[in-house]
Amino acid sequence: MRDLKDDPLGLSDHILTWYDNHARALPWRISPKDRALGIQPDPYRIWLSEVMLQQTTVAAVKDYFHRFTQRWPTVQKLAAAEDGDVMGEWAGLGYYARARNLLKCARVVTDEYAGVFPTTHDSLLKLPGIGPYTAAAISSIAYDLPETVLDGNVERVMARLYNIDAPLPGSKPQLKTLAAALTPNRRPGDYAQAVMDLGATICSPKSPACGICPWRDPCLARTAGTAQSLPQKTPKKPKPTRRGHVYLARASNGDWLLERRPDKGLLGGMLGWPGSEWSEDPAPNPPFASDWRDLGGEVRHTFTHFHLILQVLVTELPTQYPPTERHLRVAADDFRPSDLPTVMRKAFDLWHSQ
DNA sequence: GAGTCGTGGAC
DNA sequence: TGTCCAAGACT
Repeated sequence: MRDLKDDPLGLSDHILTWYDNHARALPWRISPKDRALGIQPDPYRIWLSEVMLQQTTVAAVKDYFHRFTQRWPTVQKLAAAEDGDVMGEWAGLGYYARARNLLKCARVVTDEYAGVFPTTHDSLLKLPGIGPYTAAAISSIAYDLPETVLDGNVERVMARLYNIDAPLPGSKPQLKTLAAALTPNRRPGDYAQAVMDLGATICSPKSPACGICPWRDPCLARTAGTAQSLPQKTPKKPKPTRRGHVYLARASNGDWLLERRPDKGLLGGMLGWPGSEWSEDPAPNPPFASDWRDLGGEVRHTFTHFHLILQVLVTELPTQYPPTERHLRVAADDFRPSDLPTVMRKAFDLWHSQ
């Protein structure tokens, strides 16, 4: 039943009706029509999609989701995968701690929960890589429990609906309270997806389509004419520029010298080229002494909190030469540029274009 | 709580 | 070109 106390205007019913007619078809989604027929989502697919969607667009996730579910159809299959295979499949999607935690979580669910994801917010929150948002998303979307999702979309929608001036992230608790008050006990899973869909399509950051919004009448920001400028955010720090060197050593038979990066820190657990530190003025640090030739061009890449300019140096890899244990000699047939994080793939692309 | 952690598309 | 932003988590 509807919560008349917290939702006197029946906003949740209204947006659910909108969702019934406008829900986007997504690979991991059960349509509202199918849900009404009693079809339940696969919690494994909901969990996988939600982790992939953290700070990532639907468009970027789709192909990865298909490859992962095709290769590992169940959480038990994923739990049994080799670490390197999962990292390689995740390559290019970014935020690689997600992939490491994904595998940890799959193994916990397999070993300690018999392959069945828990249903409650608190139990989900204890799993690796599952924070407040993802716990609420799995609980509501996969199990249809009345938890409140608070992602960037919901924050924006609530800030506008109630015309909240206070800047994020400080205003987050207030927005959470407002969002919780609207969460219905009826169809909470569809409701969660409805609010996020609204934020992703109509109530967009730059130019919201208020004219066709199902909540245009009750929206206080629309009345006040402030929708486009909400939510306010505290200003960000400028990004410094760092420099570095990477070393591409290729043998005459096509073998490459790569390294597995340490699990913690930037690009943790991913393959990469041996290289220098990344700093304002990095010291050269070739993996072995040789006549390293500068490729000439530069690799430019921007991370979350700094810009990077890489100098690419190349030489021939001596026969039977793995300098240290962390280095890997990868045969040409086993080398797939798609296994590399994007910044490392850019360095390869520069070599390839020469 | 502020820093860290990727990438690509939109504007 | 640069900036912002995306279904955030972890430290």
